[in-house]
Amino acid sequence: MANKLKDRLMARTANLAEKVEAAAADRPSIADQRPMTMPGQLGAFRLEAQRYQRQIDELAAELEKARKSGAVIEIPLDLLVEVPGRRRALTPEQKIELRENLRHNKLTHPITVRPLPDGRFEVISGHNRTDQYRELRRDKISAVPIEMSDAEASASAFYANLLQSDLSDYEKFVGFQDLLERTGKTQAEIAADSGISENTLSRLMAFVDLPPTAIEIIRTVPHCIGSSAVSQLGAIAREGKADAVLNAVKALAEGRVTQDAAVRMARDGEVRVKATRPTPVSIKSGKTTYCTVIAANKTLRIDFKTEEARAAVEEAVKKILSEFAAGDR
DNA sequence: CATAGAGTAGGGTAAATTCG
DNA sequence: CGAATTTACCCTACTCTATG
Repeated sequence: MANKLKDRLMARTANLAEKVEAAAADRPSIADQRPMTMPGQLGAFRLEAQRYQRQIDELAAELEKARKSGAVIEIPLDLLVEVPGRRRALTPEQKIELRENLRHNKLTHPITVRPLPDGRFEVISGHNRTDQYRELRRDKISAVPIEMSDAEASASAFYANLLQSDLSDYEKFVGFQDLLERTGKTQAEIAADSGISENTLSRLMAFVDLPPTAIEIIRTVPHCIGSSAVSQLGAIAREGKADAVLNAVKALAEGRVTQDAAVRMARDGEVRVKATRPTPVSIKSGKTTYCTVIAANKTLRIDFKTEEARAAVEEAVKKILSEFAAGDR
């Protein structure tokens, strides 16, 4: 489920590291051929000095280039700046898991940062990794610097969260709505950018059709409803049955009904509480149970006490069934 | 532990509908 | 009208429970 989306998003960014490395490999090598020795030490020194100076300049340029975008660099934690509201919430267990992982292993996925004019770096993705590095009292962290605008930065941050976490559909909706407003792109374009399908995004956007009070409720229990039910409830709300939708959302938030039932409730006014499991009926032989019969939809099941009992009636049952099948009964 | 069926949610395809 | 969006219909994956 959620995690097909995750897989697709992963697939889209999977080879980022390779791309970065390939770009780095294309750069001209810094190593220059050692110049021939010249007669006279002075001349030789001068040449050496020039060569070193050139190397230093090239390294500085390289660093600058890396700072702007591409290669992984080590950044002191003091130079990292965080933007509020971008952090993906982790459970305490997840935090511990992450910390223990980072304590014993190298950082396999460098964080992503954006160079700021003042020489510091804004964290795009990797707030939690950065936190754990602080906890572990490390002073530097591997990071990929990428040049981007403010809008691009929040879009990237959102996409990073989208693919990493178990965001509820409501939270996804909020992120996508923000993106749509800020970029002015169509749903189709945003869908293509993020790797989700157009209809999935459409279903997600149906949150706007729910009554505001229903949204308030969902905000407190975001996982109670998925995009499928939202799109249907949204349609019902647009028909003017806002009250029915609100009641359905309340019932959902309290866990009284399934999403399916909530939709039926809003649409038909049908109030059926969760799944009625079929109840087995015992067929008694005196005081002991001879067999139990359980019926559900297209299934009729008979459980006997012994295999012998089953064998005894099997042929008779088959015979009756054949008669039904032939339309004789 | 393995298996089976019911119930549920998610989401894909393509047709229908709405928008500009 | 064509593009964008929504919906109907459907399949699949997963959970839960009962049972062998």
